[in-house]
Amino acid sequence: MNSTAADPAFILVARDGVDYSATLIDAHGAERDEHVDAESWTAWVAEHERFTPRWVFNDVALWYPALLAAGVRITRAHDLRLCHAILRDSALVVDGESLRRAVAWNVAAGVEPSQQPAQALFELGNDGPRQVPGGGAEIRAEFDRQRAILDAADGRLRLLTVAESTGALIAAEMRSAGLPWDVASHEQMLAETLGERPVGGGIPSIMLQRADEVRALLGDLTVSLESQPKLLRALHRAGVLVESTSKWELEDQQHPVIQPLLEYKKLSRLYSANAWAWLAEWVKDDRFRPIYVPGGVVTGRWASSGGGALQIPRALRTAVRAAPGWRLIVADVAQLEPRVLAAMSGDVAMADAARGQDLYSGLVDRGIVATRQEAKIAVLGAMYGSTTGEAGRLVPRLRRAFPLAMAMVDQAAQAGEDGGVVTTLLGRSSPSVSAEWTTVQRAATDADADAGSEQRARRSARDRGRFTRNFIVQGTAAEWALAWLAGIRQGLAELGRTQGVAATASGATFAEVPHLAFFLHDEVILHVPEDLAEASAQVVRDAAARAATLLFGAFPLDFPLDLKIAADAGK
DNA sequence: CGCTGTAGCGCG
DNA sequence: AAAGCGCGCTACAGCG
Repeated sequence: MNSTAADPAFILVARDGVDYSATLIDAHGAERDEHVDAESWTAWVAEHERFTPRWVFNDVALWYPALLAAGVRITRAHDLRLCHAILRDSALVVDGESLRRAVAWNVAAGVEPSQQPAQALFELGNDGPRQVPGGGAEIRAEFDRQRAILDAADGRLRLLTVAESTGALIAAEMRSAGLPWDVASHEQMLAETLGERPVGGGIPSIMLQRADEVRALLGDLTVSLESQPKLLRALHRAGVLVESTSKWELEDQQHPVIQPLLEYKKLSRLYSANAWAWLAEWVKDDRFRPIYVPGGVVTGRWASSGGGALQIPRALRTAVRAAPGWRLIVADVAQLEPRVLAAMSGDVAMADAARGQDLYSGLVDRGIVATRQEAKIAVLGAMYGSTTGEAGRLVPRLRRAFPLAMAMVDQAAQAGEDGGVVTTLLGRSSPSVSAEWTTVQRAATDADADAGSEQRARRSARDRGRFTRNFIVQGTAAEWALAWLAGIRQGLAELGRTQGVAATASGATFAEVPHLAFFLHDEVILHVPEDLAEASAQVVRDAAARAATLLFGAFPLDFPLDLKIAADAGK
């Protein structure tokens, strides 16, 4: 213990050849540098984690997996790459010029070095480097730029940068722990649905039979069902006059081939997306480990890269199964986005309709629409900018019932159509217009503009309006979800501590303690020891309440959860 | 042969 | 119902 310097509040880390360097900064700004040998690195981090500093990484995704693999968990971080992207564009930043000049930080998501193809470093497109700066001086300079901006900025941005960085930690932790997956049950379902898989691979039996049946009904025993042009021609020859092979068009047709064909398409999809090949690649040691990409969507939502974490068919959720003696907590927020819209716009009427119940039923109860289905169409239409069909007919009723909420999304749409930028509650701003977009708009205002260019301009303006309309809602919902996630993480850590099973620097790995195992926009799955299940469920509920308070203060609206404690994640 | 673009469908 | 937001993945087509 160093008795002359205060505990470090920030620790900036960088590679120094094969070794590491660290700058420790205390709360008064006093600082010192340390050199750390490669072999003592993880122990050094573990030793310094007891101060719970905010670890400053150029990119959490590049640093944290190796620490987790060594059993080292950290509590707080600042991800320079992710925060750069937010602060550079945020309308809440008074002067972001210093960040915009630091173009080297304008990079896409990092990839674990172990996963990175060797050439990736050299495949530099025109849009800049693919690798975030890693030198100590560069990291220090970027940290100083960001800290200066955050010190001068609205507190909401500090909240957002902390939430975003915590999300980066959670993404790595979830990949490290994995989602418990019952391979036997998955394979049994595949065998029942697709048929037995031929030894050595190949198309399974039921799928083959169904394909033969379809080809017979089409009167073409050799046509490839996987090729859209060939299938379309075969359908035409059989008298099914569709314009595409999509299921929503086929569903309308009356022909004996339709039912088997739709069934075949379903099987084919399951086979290629989530069958044996997927299992072999993504499920190891009974854990599904997708790659999450925090901040991967412009709105701030997470994306994924590999594993298709965001597209696991609901039918497959039964294969998510707790380990013996463990339970899953499966929770999702009911109608997160409309609730977020009600709260961020301060629309008390909309909050009244939603509070304590199903929001859609609340609309029916108030006579705004006739059925729950209509309510859903109207609300989604309002947030997505629908203008035609049933949604177009229903949205005006919402405009009368909830003028504040509708004014907020309508103004966001208008700003987008005008080429402006919109901003979420915590300060994530939409991208500014592209050069092409501006060119299209300019072309329409030329004196000699033809009808075609005016139409193109109007359409691209409306497209952008729908994007910015949705951006503020989807983006603020993503912020709520980050706050929820971070609250769950913190609650679980406290729970672990009081139960004496904390994953600390002592080396317990993540999967040995109650942990977050899955996250998808508005739902989470936790994997917890059975005796902590009830307490963990309460952590999830409490975190939802705290997220609401953190973002919306005392605004009178709750975010009810559908939550179950179960052995599997199926319905 | 590898690359890019698109259709289609899975998720919220 | 495929019009109205945001994604990723697979397979095929079409290109050089």
